[in-house]
Amino acid sequence: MKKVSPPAPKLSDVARLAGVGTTTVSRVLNGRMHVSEETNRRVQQAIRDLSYSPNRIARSLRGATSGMIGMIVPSISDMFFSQCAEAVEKVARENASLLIVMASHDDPSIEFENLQLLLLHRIDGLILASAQTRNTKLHEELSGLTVPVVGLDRPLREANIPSVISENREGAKAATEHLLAHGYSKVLCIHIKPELYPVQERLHGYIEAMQEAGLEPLLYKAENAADAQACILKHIDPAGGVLAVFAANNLAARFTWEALRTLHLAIPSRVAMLCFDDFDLADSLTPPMSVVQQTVDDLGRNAAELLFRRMQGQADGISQTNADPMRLPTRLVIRDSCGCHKIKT
Amino acid sequence: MKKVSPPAPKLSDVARLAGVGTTTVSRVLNGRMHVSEETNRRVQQAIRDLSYSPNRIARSLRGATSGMIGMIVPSISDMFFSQCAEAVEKVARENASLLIVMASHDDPSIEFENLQLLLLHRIDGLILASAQTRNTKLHEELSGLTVPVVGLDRPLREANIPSVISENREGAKAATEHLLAHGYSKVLCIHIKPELYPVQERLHGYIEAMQEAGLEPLLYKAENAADAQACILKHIDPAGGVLAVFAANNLAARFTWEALRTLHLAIPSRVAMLCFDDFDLADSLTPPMSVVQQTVDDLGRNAAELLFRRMQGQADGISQTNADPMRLPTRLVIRDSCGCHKIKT
DNA sequence: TTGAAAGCGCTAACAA
DNA sequence: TTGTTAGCGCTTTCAA
Repeated sequence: MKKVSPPAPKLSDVARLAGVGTTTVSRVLNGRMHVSEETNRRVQQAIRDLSYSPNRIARSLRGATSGMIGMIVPSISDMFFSQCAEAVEKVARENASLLIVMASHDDPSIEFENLQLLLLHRIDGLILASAQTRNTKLHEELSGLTVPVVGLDRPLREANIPSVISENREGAKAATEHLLAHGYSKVLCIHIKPELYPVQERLHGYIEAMQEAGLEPLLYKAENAADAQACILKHIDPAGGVLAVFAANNLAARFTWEALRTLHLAIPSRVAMLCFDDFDLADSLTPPMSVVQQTVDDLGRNAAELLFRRMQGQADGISQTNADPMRLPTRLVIRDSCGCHKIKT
Repeated sequence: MKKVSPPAPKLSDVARLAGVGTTTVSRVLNGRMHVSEETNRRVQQAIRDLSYSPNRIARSLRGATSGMIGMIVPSISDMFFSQCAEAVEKVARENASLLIVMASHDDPSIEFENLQLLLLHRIDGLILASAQTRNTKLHEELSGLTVPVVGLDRPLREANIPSVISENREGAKAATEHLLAHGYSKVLCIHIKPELYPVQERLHGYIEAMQEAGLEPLLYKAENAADAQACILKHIDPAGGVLAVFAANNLAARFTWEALRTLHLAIPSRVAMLCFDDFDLADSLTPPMSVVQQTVDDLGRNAAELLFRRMQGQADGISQTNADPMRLPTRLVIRDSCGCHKIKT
């Protein structure tokens, strides 16, 4: 049997074939320094002849960079984060980097382990959607780090780390105001996981809008459809007036939706609904769901671009420590569930 | 300003502190060979004192393994693949490996580049959901590879590579038979991307069931909701009989759903529906959608476990080249859209 | 403009 | 049982 894979050609093989020193080959590869036209051509040719490509591992060891960035997210299969990851991977590719994704499952200790693992593998940068906004141990570790880190979806202020987030508060406020503008006097906010920073912000936005309208905020945490049902039943107007619900996240929206189906309450004639975060079938439901959209791709892309800029900057000695998060606007997408377009229905 | 990060301790630092040679430390780290109890303790202590952790890059360069596996999928943000990726990452973690995910966007040339990139980074193994079942260039490359590869969702027979796939054909056949058992005489199969292996298999399953029932298969490719509408209109029974639709993939299901909404055709009283692939709100629709479920997590987990087994096996010289794909059964989840539970509605 | 040579941090012969 | 030493493939002083 033939040996299936003859050992890959190494830089020194190229050098020998081209009749030059290894240094010269290295220079050609890294495209800098003064290399004579003639030498350059000979080396290029040798590279082609051997179909040589440099060993990233060896290059990494010598110092410089590893050509890999890390990304830690609560869940890989969560649509929001997988969409972010796709955008990040795209930017990484454009910058000749690979992306290593790890899931923390919202567990600070797993998150910490993941960080250590990524560090051992010498990642050049990290994008972090942190499990907890306040994870002291993690933040200490982060602030003493040489590799650039960028926060995603959740700020990392304490560690003085820049981040890219959505305007959760403003988006929620606008959504609530839209509901209020319909004239609904009772607007519930049904939510889940209020411990997460983005959700907190949305609740704040909702509360602000309510208070500015002189109304009492009505916050309900729903762990399941039954919870949602309970608070809807508590507030539904027996006289037939419209109850409005602002669902602060996807899952809460789902529970609310299920509750309304179970209770046979028509949307939007009995209950008007507006949700934070778009979802796949939102516009194929009956009625189509009005939502606050996040520009998910942009979040990922901007975080990645910021990261690579910082990786570059650091090499240049430009160490800008601007920890103010970059805030991306959300978009209010009006479909039918909030009570607009009633005529069409 | 203090230097933020004192250079990380290296193996030789540990050796010096423990008063032993580097080999000994290496042995302790790799937990083999005969190391005296006493020496072992001293080294462990030194490791702890310096909070030393070995540099993976250096270790990789020296030979052995890189502690990274790669995964190439058509799309990272596609629910199916992101769920697979999550399962794979879990298994990778359990095997002290990192996962590098790359998207091919169903482009054979990107896929090929991705493979090269991963190889340069010395991945220990690869999970591949190939863009094309027949990608000769890729298959040639794959067959001459030393790193183990496992196919996912799509077989890689030509390259003699094992894979883990769903029983697409059987699932589709069972779904069609279920529709047929309802007594529907006309069952359409609406699909998209018939060039993909899994879809092909589903179409075959549908055709088999139809032929065994002595019925003519009615295949329609729908690129959008309008296409779906057209073929439904063509086959809907003006007399009020029920038309059945088997949607062979998620997107086709969506188009069908939209078409039926637009045409105001009631489900399942006018059109009965059954879809391949479960989706998020399938059971919250009106009516809840009957589907063929794939065990997505299992696909990812089994592929990863098979990969690590092969990585192990290869080290042991056990080179089993069993290219028969591992086939995971699907599950028919009956909800209401197929016409079951009509009484409830 | 070019090359020789010294490592990056680790592992594995080979000695002791 | 332990230590010495020679690389893994590359980049990078330093000298020519």
